[in-house]
Parts: sequence; C-alpha cells; structure tokens
Amino acid sequence: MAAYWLVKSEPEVYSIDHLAAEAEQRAHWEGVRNYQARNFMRDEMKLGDGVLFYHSNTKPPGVVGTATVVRESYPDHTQFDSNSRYYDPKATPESPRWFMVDLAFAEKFPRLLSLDEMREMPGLENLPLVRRGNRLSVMPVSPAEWKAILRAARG
DNA sequence: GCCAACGTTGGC
DNA sequence: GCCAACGTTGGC
Repeated sequence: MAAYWLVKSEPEVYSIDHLAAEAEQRAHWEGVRNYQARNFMRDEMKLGDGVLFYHSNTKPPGVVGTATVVRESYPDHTQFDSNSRYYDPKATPESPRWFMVDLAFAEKFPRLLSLDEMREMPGLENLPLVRRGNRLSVMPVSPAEWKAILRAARG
C-alpha cells in the first residue's frame, strides 16, 4: 500500500503552480539538505506514494494540493554544481550525500488549508508539521492524517 | 524584519 | 565526544 508524505516549499521559490506548469507536470525535488528529510526521500519514498504540497514562508502557510512520487531516489545533481545554491563541496559523484525524487502534480485544492486550521483539527496532533519549532521539510503522513487533510481541504 | 528553535560545524 | 558559536528555517 502506498505511503503518504508532506513536502514544504516556499511558493516564491517553487509553488504548486510551478509544478503544474512543468513539462509533463513533473519535476525533480532538488535541494533538500537535511539528513532526516533526505533519509525519508532516499529510503522510504516509493513510486506512487501520495505527497501533500505545503507552502511555507507565506501568509498564511498551508497545504495547497497533492503530488505523486513518479521516480524513486537518485543523487541530487545540484550538490555537484558549484554555481548552485545547493552546492555541497564535500559531495562527490562517487559518494553522493544528497538525494531527490521526482514528483508529478496531482491536484490543487479549491482552497489553501492553513497551518492554523490544521492545528485545530483533531487527529493531526502527531503530525510534525503542527509541532512547535518544527523544521523538517519532508515528513511522513499517516493514512488517517492524509484522509483528514484531504477531506478538510476539498471542503 | 524579527527572532525562537534547532541543526551543523569545528575547536578542544 | 562535548558544546559554544554560527547559520538557517519559517512562523509571526
């Protein structure tokens, strides 16, 4: 059975509309530079998994839609590119440190489901997103949480 | 723009 | 291997 995830992105950098506008509506999920988030992508995200798309650093922050994992993990090429803001001088092609998956656009919700609303919803207490001080940019979502969020966001 | 939270780095 | 300094995230 497919698993579920949530990924964060600053919409000014990369929004769900950017993803929907890509060729074939799919893109590399590059630039993740946190080990815990990387491990989820590298080891656990599987083809066909569902992904909640969250807009951070915006007013208000919240979940705006969903995507699907269409390619499992492989090295993030931006770690080798000294011109990239994601360059990592300690990474080599022989021993890559950072990984990414490919995501395809699936759905844009009729409205943004805000972080505040999710904090009020029963059943999301264990979602890292709603925890104070949380900074994880890729996190697992349980089937029950997924269902509750979709129901609330679709109205 | 501020700043709390927290992950990472590097000196020892 | 500890931990202070530092940098980043991300809500507000």
